[in-house]
Amino acid sequence: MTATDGEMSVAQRVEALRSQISDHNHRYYVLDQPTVSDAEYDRLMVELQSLEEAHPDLITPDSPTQRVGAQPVSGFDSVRHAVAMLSLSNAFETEDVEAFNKRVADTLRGAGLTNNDGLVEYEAELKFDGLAVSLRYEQGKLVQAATRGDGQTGEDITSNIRTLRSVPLSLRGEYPVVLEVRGEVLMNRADFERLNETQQRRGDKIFVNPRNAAAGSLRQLDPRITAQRPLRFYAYGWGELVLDDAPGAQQTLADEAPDPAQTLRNTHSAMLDWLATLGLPVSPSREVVRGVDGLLQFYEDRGGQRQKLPFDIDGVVYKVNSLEAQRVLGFVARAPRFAIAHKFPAQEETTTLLDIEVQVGRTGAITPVARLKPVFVGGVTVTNATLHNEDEILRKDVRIGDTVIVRRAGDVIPEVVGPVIELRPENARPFVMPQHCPVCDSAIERLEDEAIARCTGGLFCAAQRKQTIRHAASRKALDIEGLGEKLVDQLVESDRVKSLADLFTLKVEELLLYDRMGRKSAENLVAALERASEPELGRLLYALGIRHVGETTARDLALHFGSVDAVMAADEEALLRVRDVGPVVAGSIARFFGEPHNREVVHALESAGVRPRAVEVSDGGAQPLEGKTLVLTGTMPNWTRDEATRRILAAGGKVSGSVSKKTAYLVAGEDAGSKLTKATELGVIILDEDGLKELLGD
DNA sequence: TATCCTCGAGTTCA
DNA sequence: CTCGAGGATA
Repeated sequence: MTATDGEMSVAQRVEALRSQISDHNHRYYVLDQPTVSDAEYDRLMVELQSLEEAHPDLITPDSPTQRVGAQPVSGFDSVRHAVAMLSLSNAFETEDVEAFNKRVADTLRGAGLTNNDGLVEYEAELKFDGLAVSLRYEQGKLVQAATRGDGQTGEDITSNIRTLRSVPLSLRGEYPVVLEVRGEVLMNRADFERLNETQQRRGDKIFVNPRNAAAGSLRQLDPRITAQRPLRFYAYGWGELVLDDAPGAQQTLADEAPDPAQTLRNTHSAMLDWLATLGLPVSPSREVVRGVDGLLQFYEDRGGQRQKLPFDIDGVVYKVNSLEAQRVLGFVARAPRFAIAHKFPAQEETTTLLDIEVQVGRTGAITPVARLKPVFVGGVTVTNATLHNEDEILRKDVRIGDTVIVRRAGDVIPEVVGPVIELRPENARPFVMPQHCPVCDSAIERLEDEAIARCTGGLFCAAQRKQTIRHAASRKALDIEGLGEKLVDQLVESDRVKSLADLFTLKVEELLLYDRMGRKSAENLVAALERASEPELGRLLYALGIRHVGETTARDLALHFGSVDAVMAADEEALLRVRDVGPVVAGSIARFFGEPHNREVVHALESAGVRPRAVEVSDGGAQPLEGKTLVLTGTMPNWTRDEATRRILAAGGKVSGSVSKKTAYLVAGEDAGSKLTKATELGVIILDEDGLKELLGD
């Protein structure tokens, strides 16, 4: 074929497109500064594809269109690493790091490699929670990619790795003859969430965490599937490296460019910088630090930012920065002596699911709870975790006997993330929702369209009676100090307390008969009950434990009706006139007071001397927050959350639990979490405690 | 009817 | 804190 003008321009256009696309990938994944929209990027790809279709002879293996070229395979070949992929020793405690630093410092001093100040210089970086891989570039082209495997031999995953847009198919600039890049493949948490949503919609496998999702995606036999997975790659090291005779090196050695042979071989950090110049995405958030204090400072720093990073890390890694020093330090067994991984306390651990028991809540809700083999995760030992409901167990497919992943994420509450299917024993047993209440043996029923199964025993069920009393005594209800869980259990079990009203007839002498009750505690409790006999009306209504009537609705009812009797006398129609009360809530209230024994309890409370305080219908004071909704988050320096809530309500404002565009202000204290992020996104005004005080006219 | 906003309920460990 | 679900609103 002769090279006519037309052919030339097509070839040139194809070349130009490839270089543009590769530039955009580089800007997006390496520089983190995309300059074009996804749509524009797609347009370039489409144009390149159509040109290549029309001119198949112009297709080269490193064309971005060829990222997904390979057919599904039946298995992976093994690959022997030219240079072994090492593992790192681990440090869990500060002492481990100090010992590491001392060993390094002593060895280097012996070799006469000490710095002026005697401190060892380290390159500190993040330890990704992903999968280690090795990429082999020959003459600047990606020729092979392999998993770590046992460190000597891994699996050939070249066609899967080629689909990762963050992995350049050709190196940029002055590339070496041979370069084995070592790094980690991982998935960002947000991408992982999105992937799982898609998987769920399609009825495909749900992944338990980003790491498993990344692993599963890399081990796909069909690269077309891998191509759809949002995987990323970050380089942190290298294996075999042959610099000589690099053809690119002679071409463009610009005057201002540092001599690669110089910078290149001095330090680990310079090596990583150099890898970045070759177009490889290099581990972000690196730092060069000195001495053990520098290491620990880095650890603290990154540990604090852990939640804010887009991906999971399980620690940080320290490497002696000088490559010469690294050579002097050498290796022990399969780990280098010049590097160590400093692990964070695990946020995720695996343990055995010993059993699934059910709990009965105040409303009869049957909640399955996982009994776990105790496991230390996120700084505490976890033995129980809620499984929420039957559907949740099915969705996660956890079975009794499974090895499960347990997480203690941003908040405090442990969560069973999911089972490790590969470790499922033969005799693993699925959870079966019991037909009868374990406490009172009443039937358990689950209404259609509802996620929760409930015990139908009502107050016949001792568990529900206990929970009802506990609820009434809680801080947001009657706030009865000294009436703890154990005592409530005893009072209910002995039948001394059958309803809320019975509490108020308790006497010091009889309380002494219960376990762990001294005279002092008994007197304190009776005094607390005395104080509780003059509750705000809203608190009393809340304490009754009417279904669908929480703190807010109870307060609304109190304001609307002014007395318990008025609420009790109201029919559904009257109840519907209360704000935020619809048919379900109105029906629930009417049904509650329709029950003779509930009316009896109200009367018995009256006889026992419980008199709600008169409701003050707004004190006429300043109402600076009239009609405004505020959200509280984090810990404030002086006020508790309850305190702040009280003052906001007094100023005519409302306090809500979640941020939306209707939120007027977010009051953020120390350690504010996701609400702050959301408020920032929505452009909600953010205040601190002082700002709130100002707003209240304090 | 669909969507957004709130509220209610349940939960763990030290 | 999160989920489910009730209520209001467009």
